[in-house]
Amino acid sequence: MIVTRFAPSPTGYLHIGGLRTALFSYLWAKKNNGKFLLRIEDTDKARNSVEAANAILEAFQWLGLAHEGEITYQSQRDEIYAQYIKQLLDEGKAYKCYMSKEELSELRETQMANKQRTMYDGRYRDFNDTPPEGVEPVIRIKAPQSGTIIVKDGVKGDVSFQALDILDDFVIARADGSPTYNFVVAIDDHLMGVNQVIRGDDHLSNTPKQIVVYEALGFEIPSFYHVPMIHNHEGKKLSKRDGATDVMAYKEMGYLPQALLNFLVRLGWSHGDQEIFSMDEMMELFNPEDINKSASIYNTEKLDWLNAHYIKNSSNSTLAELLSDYDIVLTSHDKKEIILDILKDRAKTLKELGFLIQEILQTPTSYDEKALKKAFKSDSVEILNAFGAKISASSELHLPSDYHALMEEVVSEMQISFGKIGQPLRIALLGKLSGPGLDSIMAILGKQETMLRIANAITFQA
RNA sequence: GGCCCCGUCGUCUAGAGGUCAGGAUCCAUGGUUUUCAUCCAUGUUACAGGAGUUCAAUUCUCCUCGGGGUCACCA
Repeated sequence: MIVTRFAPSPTGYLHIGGLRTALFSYLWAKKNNGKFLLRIEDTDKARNSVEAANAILEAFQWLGLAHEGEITYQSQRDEIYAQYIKQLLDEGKAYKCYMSKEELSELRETQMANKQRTMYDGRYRDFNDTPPEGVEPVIRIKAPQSGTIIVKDGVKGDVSFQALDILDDFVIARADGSPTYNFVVAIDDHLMGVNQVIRGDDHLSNTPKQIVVYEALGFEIPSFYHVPMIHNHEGKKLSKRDGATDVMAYKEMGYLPQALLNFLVRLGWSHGDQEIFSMDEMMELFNPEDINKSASIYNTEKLDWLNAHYIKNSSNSTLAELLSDYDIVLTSHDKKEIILDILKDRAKTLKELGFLIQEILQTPTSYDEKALKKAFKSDSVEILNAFGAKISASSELHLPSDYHALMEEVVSEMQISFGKIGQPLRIALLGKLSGPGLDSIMAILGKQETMLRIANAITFQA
């Protein structure tokens, strides 16, 4: 069984990059009838917050990414880690290091001065004497001092590191006894049964250290898939400074979960020429082996297109429900159907859709200057009067076609082109020259409101 | 700086030892539309550079250049 996980550290909201790795992990587990687990990496008490953890959960909920079982909180697992630290100590695979912080930084400075790489020199590796006074020791693991460590990566291929280049006896427990990241990751992944690790490739250089831990503890090493970063416009790692990276901000801006997910799944992954993926298709087709090797640049043009696509293809009832989050409440059933029919292929976001709806429902309080100049001619008042009279006289006005028939009548009786009535009428109804079909608008507004707007325009011009 | 990863249209990407290097988006133009949007059609734009292997390289190898990541008692 395939078990994947998403393991954020709760130092802020869930961002786009994290969401993408979460999505990849989720899809891969689901595709294989496996499990997708969630672990909160909150061992750094100073920087973590409960709010941040909740924000991540909220985002998951909005997107419908459900994790399996209980959430693992690292902060609640101190005894477990302590147990493994003791084990390594007992087995002589780790040791106490009494080097003070001052001594350590002194060592670093000399190394830098000599253009050597900075690393711990192993001075307490085989220490048996009486420890120095007043220093709380850290625990260091005995890492190999030579040889090659190969990370078998499903995305990058085999990546090999020389122990000499990158390893030293790194700290697995701080002076206060708390364990460090590279140590707990290995333990938690093993204990949780995670066997496929999908994460950002900024972790690739950490992986050899984790492999040292896996091997010291005799754990089986999982498969790794290091997915390339998402970069900002400058080509740098995406950070909080790069505008909207908070996933929940996309909800506020009016993006649909499906559009965001579809957008992200195509960032760094593809399946031939296919652009549109339903959740089911993603689950069926996704394979981490197909993830790109190169980083991608974050650019929302395609997200807008996808969002427009999903809005267009959503049912009116779905849209009406979603719009309530944007303070748009559509009451009458008929109106709701017509208004969404004509507007849903004009909006890139739900927020925009809401705006377009308001624009139609509100009686114009002013008229666009250029529109008046261009389309409100000397005979326009006469034409509008004639049309208004027809509306006033008609008792059966419900459908767009009812209004359309009246427009046709005016056109043929007055021997004018359709534009002669359409343009001024559009100004009267909307205050400007662009917008959806007039017959539908009138059907939405109803007889009274339509007559009012026509009368207003005539008064304004007269 | 050491180590590691990466390099196809502006962007997201497909591609394979021989392709007119494909799709999508964006942009532009045309059609549809009384208008705008949608939709449809058309078009501009790419294999970082240099060697090598080969009959043939954008594809394989090496170098250069460029970009990124990582080097903590953070995660």
